[in-house]
Amino acid sequence: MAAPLTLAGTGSLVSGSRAERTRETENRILGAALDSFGTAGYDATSLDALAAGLGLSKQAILYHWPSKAVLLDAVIDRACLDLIVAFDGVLTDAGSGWERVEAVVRAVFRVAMRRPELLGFIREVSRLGGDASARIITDLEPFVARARGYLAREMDAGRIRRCDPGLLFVSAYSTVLGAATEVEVLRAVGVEPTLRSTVVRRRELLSFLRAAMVTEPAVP
Amino acid sequence: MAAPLTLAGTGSLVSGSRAERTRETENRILGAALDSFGTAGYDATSLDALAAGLGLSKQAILYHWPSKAVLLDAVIDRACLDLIVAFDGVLTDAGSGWERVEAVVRAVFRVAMRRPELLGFIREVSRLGGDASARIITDLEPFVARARGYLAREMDAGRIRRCDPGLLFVSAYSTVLGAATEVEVLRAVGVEPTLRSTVVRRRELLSFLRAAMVTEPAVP
DNA sequence: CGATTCACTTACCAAGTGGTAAACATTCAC
DNA sequence: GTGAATGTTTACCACTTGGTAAGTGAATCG
Repeated sequence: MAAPLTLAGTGSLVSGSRAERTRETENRILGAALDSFGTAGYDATSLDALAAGLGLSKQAILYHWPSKAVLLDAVIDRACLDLIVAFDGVLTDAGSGWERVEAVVRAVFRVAMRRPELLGFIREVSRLGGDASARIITDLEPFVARARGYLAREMDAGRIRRCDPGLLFVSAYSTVLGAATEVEVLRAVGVEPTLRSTVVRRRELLSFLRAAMVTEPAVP
Repeated sequence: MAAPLTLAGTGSLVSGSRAERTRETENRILGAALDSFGTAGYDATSLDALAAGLGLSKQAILYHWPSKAVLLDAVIDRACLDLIVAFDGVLTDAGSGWERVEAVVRAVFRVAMRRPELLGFIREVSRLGGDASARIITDLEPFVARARGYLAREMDAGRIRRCDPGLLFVSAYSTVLGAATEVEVLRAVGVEPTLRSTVVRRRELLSFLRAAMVTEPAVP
């Protein structure tokens, strides 16, 4: 008689309240969209294909978000949230000085290994430009501000070579993201993107960054 | 009476032999395609729009290349040629050791300033993957081989820190290309991509790379 | 139970896609 | 000059795209 009891054998394959199931469907769509946008690209992803992959019809997607562009916005928000979650621990817990930079790099590589589509999506959005880029920038602003502030503090403390924090951030950003995502370029120079080579690559990158950023050769 | 005299008032606006004019048309198409593929993207570029921008019809393009994919291949070849031309002097002439790396970085920034679509196109193709990526890798193979060989030699000579040349190349590649092209990210960290800031950025990047690559602090 | 809201589907559309077929004008070879 | 090759256009097509309108069956609520 009570509402919760209706979950059994109602024809619906999933349990939970209607609101829960709706949220779950939206999450599934967002996940699939993030995946496809991040790998195939935004233009190359059709709503039909996206829906078919989920066993839905295109209009089910358009029911939750009124247009593809709005869906993109939602995916951006979700991707940024995922990113912030993935890096939150690293940015707060990890020690100071070089350790922290190293922890961040490790986190990026971890994300690159486990969720390559996430980094690919960031690339894709910044490539699309326009409103989408503006949104991702807004979403990640606090994140970036913290990273920049941290770099500035480390410079003040003399643990990192002094330079423009913003530019250093960009250098580090594109270096790390490139080393983590430029699979084709890696192939071009004869580096097959296997698990083992990724570990090597991360080590190389860390020593590269360390040499570039740290003031004194720290004790290993 | 002789053939060359027919160039006046024949309805054609350009002079030269038919073969020359044909080649010129093809070059115009390749240039416009490179531009649009490199900025808007391959998927986002329609043959109709491309042709309209040139005052042609789509079928004029499809006459010279039987399909959009084949056109892409042709644009790839041309872009790689442009790149090799832009870097040829730098890779052969410039001195040894750090000077040469610096010369290359300056060349990349020069290209990024004058022909941003060219670097954007490389990014786009490597994003597309598949045959296109394979082709660009093939085209640039000798180029990459020289860069890698150079790095290896400099390491042997002790002028550059020893590490995997391929990985160092990728690190340097993504760092330089990122600093030169990641305009959106630059905006995110509060760096407006003006001419002046680009100069600053290049200087920062050079000191970044130098610290990362050079073994001893050279005399300025 | 009955009415309503909700999540979703089927049916449809106008616009745009890459690509084909054929007609047409110009230029070249003879 | 004549005929063939060449470069280009107009007309057309099958297909896909994002998006609208209307309908449907189940969950929810009174």
